[in-house]
Amino acid sequence: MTIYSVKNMPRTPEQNKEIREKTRRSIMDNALKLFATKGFHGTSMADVAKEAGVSKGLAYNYFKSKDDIAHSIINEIMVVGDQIVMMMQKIDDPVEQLHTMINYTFGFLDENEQYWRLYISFVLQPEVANMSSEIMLKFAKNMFHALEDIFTRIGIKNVKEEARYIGALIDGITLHYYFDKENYPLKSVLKLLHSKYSREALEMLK
Amino acid sequence: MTIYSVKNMPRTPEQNKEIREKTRRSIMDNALKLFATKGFHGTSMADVAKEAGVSKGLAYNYFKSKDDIAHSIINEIMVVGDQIVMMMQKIDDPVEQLHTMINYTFGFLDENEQYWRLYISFVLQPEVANMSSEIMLKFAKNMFHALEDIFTRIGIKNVKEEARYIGALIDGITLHYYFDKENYPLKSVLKLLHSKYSREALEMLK
Amino acid sequence: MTIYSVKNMPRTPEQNKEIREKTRRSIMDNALKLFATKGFHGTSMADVAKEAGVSKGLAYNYFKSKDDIAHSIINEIMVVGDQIVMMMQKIDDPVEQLHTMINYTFGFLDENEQYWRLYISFVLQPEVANMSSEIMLKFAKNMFHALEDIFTRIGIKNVKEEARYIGALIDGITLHYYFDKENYPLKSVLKLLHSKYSREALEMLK
Amino acid sequence: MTIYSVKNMPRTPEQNKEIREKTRRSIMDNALKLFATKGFHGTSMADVAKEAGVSKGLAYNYFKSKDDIAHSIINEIMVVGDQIVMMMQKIDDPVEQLHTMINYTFGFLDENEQYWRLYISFVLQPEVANMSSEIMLKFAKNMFHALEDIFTRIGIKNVKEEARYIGALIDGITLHYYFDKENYPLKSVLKLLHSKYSREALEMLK
DNA sequence: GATGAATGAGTTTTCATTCAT
DNA sequence: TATGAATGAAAACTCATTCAT
Repeated sequence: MTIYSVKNMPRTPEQNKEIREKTRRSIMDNALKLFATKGFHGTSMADVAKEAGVSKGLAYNYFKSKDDIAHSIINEIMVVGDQIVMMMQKIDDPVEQLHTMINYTFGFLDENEQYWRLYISFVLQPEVANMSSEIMLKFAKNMFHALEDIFTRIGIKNVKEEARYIGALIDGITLHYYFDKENYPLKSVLKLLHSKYSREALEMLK
Repeated sequence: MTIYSVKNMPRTPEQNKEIREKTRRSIMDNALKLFATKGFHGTSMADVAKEAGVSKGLAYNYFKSKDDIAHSIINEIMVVGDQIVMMMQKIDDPVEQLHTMINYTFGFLDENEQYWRLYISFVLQPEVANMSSEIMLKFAKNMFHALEDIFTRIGIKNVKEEARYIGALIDGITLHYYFDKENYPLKSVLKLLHSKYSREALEMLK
Repeated sequence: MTIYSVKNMPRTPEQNKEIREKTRRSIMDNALKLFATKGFHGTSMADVAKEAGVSKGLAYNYFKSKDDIAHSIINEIMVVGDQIVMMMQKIDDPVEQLHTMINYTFGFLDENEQYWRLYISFVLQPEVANMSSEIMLKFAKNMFHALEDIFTRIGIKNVKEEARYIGALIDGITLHYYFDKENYPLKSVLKLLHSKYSREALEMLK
Repeated sequence: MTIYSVKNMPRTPEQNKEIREKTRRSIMDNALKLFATKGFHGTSMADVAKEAGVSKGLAYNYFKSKDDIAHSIINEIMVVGDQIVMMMQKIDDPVEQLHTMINYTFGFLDENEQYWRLYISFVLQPEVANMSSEIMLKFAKNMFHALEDIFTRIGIKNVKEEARYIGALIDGITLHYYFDKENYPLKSVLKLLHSKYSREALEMLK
């Protein structure tokens, strides 16, 4: 009796659930990768299915449309992002919090590349994929609030502007890094960044 | 009264050239607008032609493919961008040069919005429209070199990093502004930006 | 009762293969018919799809372009043609072989009409359908070699020229027959042909 | 006063006629060349106009449609062909006539290539260009009659079949020659052809 | 007589989605 | 749950023909 005779045995509900989650994950991951590099409209469902190693029919079993995949991905980005923000907020010292935020952002640059590319693309071209940017806007606002909160607690002046300022800095560096990863002097730029937000430097902003 | 006022004479080459330039301009402008907001793949040639007020066929009389339109636009952005950089370099005082650059960038934010959106979306998704990012990379490098040159002449430390830093800042602010124009506190952020690069502040970086 | 009689099971690979072969066959057959009579460029994919009873989309599921259909057909003609030549070569007596070849050619004139029309039209207009005539040339060479072999074994003089001569004769008669099938005196012309290559007549060529 | 001031002088009717004939000739010649190699539907009016060095508009000044060009070309082929047949008939000796016909046909193979290719293409695919093959059929019949006449006068048996036979031979050789001009042993094949229709050989057919 | 910009209908090709199995 | 054959609508692109000049 070989392992293949198993396939005629009914699966347990747990097995089914596991399979479903794995497949769904694979579709989303591969769709993300493709959407991020080729664009949403530049990627076909056939591309996604092939990349995920499933049939086109099955992909529609998990998502009711191509839009639905995009929505699910963006949603997930938002949720994960919010979780990270919340996690950060558990740190007491605001300066440490700030640096942790920076470190986290740039420590997972390669892991988050596709998410970020897709997110920014949708931000820049809101008509693509009918993405109501509401949810993305709200997410961005959360980010800025978190930064404002940090700066308030540090006690500097121009809290709102400084929050926008460092936010821009982080996204700008990210953008430039992704544009030319091989040649970007990430390490030394980050060193400069940290030095500009060292405790002493922050004192000057009070 | 010229010879060409005679009935049944073909248009002069000059007349044709004028017509061609006007129509080409219109197609490119409208394509830019659409590509920038709906994305390259999200925009059809029918969309472009309609928006430009010409037939689909005529659009292909001017550009041999949709890709060709995108390439022509990007090319033009690069050329105009290079011209601006060169223009800036005529200013003697490097600090003034730096602030002129900032002012120029943010003074024409609304005029340049579509260009920037398209440029960044191609940067993020180079596979779209077969954009060989070579030319875009070269353009970006020029920008960084111009900034490094300014900082060198000002005489600060960490020239390369500071160039990357302020470059990121400018693009980051631009990105965030376009994301939520109504609510972005552009004026006060720019004030902060200028203050951080005032003559006195720059002294500290030497 | 097999496992696949269970509801909601995907088709077996065998079933799919069978479907694919049938549909592919139908597309090729109908494309051949249309290409042969209306010309390659005179036939649209819509024509082909309609004639084959499938949607345009499906036709592209089977062939990646209109050119691809033409290439596939020509390829098949070459393969079948080569097989026939090989089959002939199993006959021992060269004179019998020669007459079998003639009989075969003219015995299936009506069955092979479309093939021949298409083949010749590609021969005459090699730029159509990007037909690299290489493969067709090779096929023709095979034919001439087979004829030369026959004549060599019969032992006549001017083997090469005689091979070209009878080859031209066969294609010329075919061409004229297809030009005006109703009125062509095929039977009596073939009788003349056979008489000119009878054993006695061949003796004269030694 | 330069030659260019002449262009504002009204042309004489003779000049106009000459220009018209030249231009018309050029359009037809270039259309023939293109139709013959790329096929009628594979050739665009833009191709024709460009090749002939005139504007598209002007081409329509001379021919009312693309079909019209094709018809005009075919017509001309028929007329010229008939003239040649008539010319041949002025030769008294039928055997000499036969060989003159052969020599003429193969003596101008390269000059007549495009005509022949186009003619045969239309014969094989009568639906292309709405070519009613009536006129082409009539032309072919003329040819066969001329041959039959020759053979009758020579006094051989099976006049009709022999006419078809040699007609097929001539077209078959022509076809094979055009297929692979570089490698076709035209000279020795023609030598064989002449020898098979020498006065002595013809005696055997009586 | 001559030009080439412009059109619109048609052609090739793609692709999200459905459906039989 | 899973497949991939099949569809139809839309997209990219072509081209015969017209027309203002």
